[in-house]
Amino acid sequence: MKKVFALVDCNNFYVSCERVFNPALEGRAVVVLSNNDGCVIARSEEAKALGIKMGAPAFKMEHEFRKYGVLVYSSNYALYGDMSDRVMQTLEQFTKRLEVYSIDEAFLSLNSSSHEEMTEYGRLIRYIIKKWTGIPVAVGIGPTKTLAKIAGKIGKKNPQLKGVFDIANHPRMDEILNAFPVGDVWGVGPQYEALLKRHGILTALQLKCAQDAWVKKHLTVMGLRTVMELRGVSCFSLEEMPMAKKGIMSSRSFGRPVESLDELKESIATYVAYAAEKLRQQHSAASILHVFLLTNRFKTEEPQYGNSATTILPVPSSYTPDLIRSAQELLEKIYKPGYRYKKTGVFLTEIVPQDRIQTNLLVPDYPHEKNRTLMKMVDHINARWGPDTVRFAAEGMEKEWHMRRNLLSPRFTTQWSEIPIVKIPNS
DNA sequence: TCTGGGGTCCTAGGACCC
DNA sequence: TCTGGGGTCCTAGGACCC
Repeated sequence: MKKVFALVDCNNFYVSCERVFNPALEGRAVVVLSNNDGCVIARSEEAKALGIKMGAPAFKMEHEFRKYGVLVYSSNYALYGDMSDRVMQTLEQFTKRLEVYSIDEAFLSLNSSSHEEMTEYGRLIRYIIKKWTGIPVAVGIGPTKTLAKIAGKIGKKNPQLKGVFDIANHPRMDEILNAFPVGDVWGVGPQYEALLKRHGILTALQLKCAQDAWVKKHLTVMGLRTVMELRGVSCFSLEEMPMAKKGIMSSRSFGRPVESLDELKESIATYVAYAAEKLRQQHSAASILHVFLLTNRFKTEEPQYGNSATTILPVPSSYTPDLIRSAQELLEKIYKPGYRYKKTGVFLTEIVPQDRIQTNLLVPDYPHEKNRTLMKMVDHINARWGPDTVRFAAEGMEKEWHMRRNLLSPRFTTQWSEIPIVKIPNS
């Protein structure tokens, strides 16, 4: 049985999540801001129509937000993560052969059938997701992932297609690709788009017809794979099992400039705690720990400083207290007083499975069973009652440096007070 | 006052070895 | 004055994705 890829892509995902719990947002211009209320990262169709650009700094947009009555929200990742899980679980009703590609996108592997039947099936997926989760999606179907992505964009852009487009075995494939801008092809970013344009390649069809050797030379083998995919030769396969992360990064910009070492140490402890939790979720441990700090590069009139430091851990670890200690030691090495810092972060690399840690003869009986039990308890409590319910003292109590999230919607799906208390009758 | 936070893969070039 | 060639490993940097 011939297979095709279906890309299911949530429309304006973060805005749609806010709308599910607040229907008054329907029909209104709504935007969601990045961490620290920095820039626009999601826009409703109404907001796009007002010309609000993706990535626009929020402080420069305030006038327009007020003028047009745009509703503005801080990002609420606890909510979006939960809604994403619901969408993905619903998609599993259609096929188990599914790749969760990002928080708002999934590739499905489907049995190919006639154009009419595929389109009908796409409409069913769209209908069920909307019905069960409240999230509107677009569905693009194609013989390769790259073509499915293109089909998805076309389905979104043309209202008469009602969010579903099947490009597989389309009789007018080349005509469609000729109307599709090369910069919108998956894998072609701004740099490659400019390069291609300089060489007269403006559309997906022209890229499809480009010479292999030229493409490989200028766009590397990845670019050549994209070209093959445009020709209908599948080079990017369905990755059903998420690969364990090779590096875990955790960093945030501060809500205000930070100068004191003590506060920087709190921030580092906080980011280590996040990263270590992710590490434990994938049952792994990290061998190398990087720490960095930066001043605000946009403030050109202030003295600038940035540095990083790295250490190899005696034994790969996911035990938060040990990682905090190492990270804070690294921070002390690179900290210089007299600067106004904007951001710190940690990066864990050389990640290995927890059950295959080579124990170090110099550090016997490590990690201690007690440590693992403690981490399990912490993770369990935070999963049940919400992030940061229990945390490490080193993370600080007030966290005055913490990022701004002044426009946050309620935690509709994780707030403990929303869970009804059910009295269990005595039997 | 205010400009996000993660990730991936590939290539070139240097260090080092024989 | 001349100063090969091939291999590996590592790092930095550049491109992309959402």
